Amino acid sequence: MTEIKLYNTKTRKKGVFTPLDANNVRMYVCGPTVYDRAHIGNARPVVVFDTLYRLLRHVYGAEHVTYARNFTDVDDKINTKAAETGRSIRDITDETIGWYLDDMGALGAMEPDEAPRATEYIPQMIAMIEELILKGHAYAAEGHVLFAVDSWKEHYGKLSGRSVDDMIAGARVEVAPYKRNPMDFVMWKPSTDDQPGWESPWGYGRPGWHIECSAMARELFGERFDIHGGGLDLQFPHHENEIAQSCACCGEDTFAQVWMHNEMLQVEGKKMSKSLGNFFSVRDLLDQGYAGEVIRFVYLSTHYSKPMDWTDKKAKEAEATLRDWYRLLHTMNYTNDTVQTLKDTGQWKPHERVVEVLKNDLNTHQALVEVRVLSSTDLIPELAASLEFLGLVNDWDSLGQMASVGLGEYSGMDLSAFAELLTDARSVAMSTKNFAKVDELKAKLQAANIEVRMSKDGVELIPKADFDPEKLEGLL
RNA sequence: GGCGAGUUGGCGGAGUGGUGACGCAGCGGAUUGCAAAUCCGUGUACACGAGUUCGAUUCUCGUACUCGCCUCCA
Repeated sequence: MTEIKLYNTKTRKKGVFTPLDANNVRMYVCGPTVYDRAHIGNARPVVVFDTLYRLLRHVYGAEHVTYARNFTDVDDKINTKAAETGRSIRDITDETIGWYLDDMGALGAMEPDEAPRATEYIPQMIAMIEELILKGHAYAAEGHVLFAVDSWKEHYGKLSGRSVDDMIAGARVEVAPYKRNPMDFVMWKPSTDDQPGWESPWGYGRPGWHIECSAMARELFGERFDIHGGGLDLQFPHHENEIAQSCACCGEDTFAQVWMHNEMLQVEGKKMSKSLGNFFSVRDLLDQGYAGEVIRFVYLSTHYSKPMDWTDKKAKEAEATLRDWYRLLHTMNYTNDTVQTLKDTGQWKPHERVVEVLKNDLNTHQALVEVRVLSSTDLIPELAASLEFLGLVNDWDSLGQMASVGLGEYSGMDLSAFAELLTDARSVAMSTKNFAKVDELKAKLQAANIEVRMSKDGVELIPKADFDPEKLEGLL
């Protein structure tokens, strides 16, 4: 068995992944702050680490892998939204979590084994902060508790390649007067009566952002675990601060052994931002008619360590490729039942090459190439299993519908009457050698964005992505 | 200002110290009543300058440019 190799941000090297305990492989990924729909940038780490999760389950066994992804449900952005809408925080976070799971599910992302909410781990956070104070790594000041980076100076900044002194030199942080060092960060802060808060040894207040991951990972996984993932933007300060808190509390070599960061996503060559107006959610794309599988395919086609550009062109190409594969499998009668039979009889395995290339630091692009190779062989069951493994087919019963991928608009309209009409006109034309009528009919069908295939065997009408049924009116 | 990443053919995008991945588009052909689809064929790509080497797109150093993070947005 080939070993899994992963690039570790901590060591800046790609190395063989050796779990602390192969019977209990643990992966923690930073999840969303739940105040709004997930945008397409949020979805990239979800797909990346979902793919890794699938690979780990494949290699170590599903029951030997635990994946945790948190929900940050205490945050000033949430407070702001609550104040603006007059709704309760819990109402907002519950709704947003529901959206998130739906949208990520549409992308074929499996739900993690653990989905801790920050607000349910406040005691663990307080306990950890107290320990840090006792150990001299934190101090209370004016209702806040801050992490003292000077007490961890020789380690702080290692993950992101910075030093405390350099950072202070170029810092653009607001320096609160109660900070001993400008880089000290908040672990606990006071709340007013109208803000969410909990009683603590430092008064009524709420946690800072970073402490939740430290406390929840410790609670769920213990002091050491295997993989910690997230977007590159979180590397500093979030992950650096998590490390500082956890390692200062529990020991230098504790916490995550391997750190993985996915690069950022852009849209049509530009940074996605609200001000540029190119900011959109996964739900927006789904509503536009892109299947979740198409979105996932686009994500998988760029290696996670490289910036990815979301373009409409790529999505269209992905759609065309998937449609070919779906059609092939549809003609082979793959359904949930037949797939289940294959699984029951042990005939359901992703192709070895697909797994191999994923083991090489998650080379998802190459995995798609391997699938493409399979699609032109007779290894159809392996093609099918590979697609499911990569999260590109999540419901075999919808394969027929997916195969027509007019994605959004196509309603599964029956075109057989039109096919018959064309077939008849064609057989007449064959003998009269007058093809004017056939050509006219064909042109009209094509105008409605239907692919018209005529061969000796007959006529085949396939609606394309932008199929417009209205243009067919009056043809019959 | 600090830190980091990238620069591969028309486009996207892997990969490798030594025979031009792969996809899309294009071009030529087969096929077709014409098309579409399909099949076959087709491309002297690795930012620039030095260095290491028998040999570098691949390693090292430098230069240029692009992008990202450090700031509410992953």
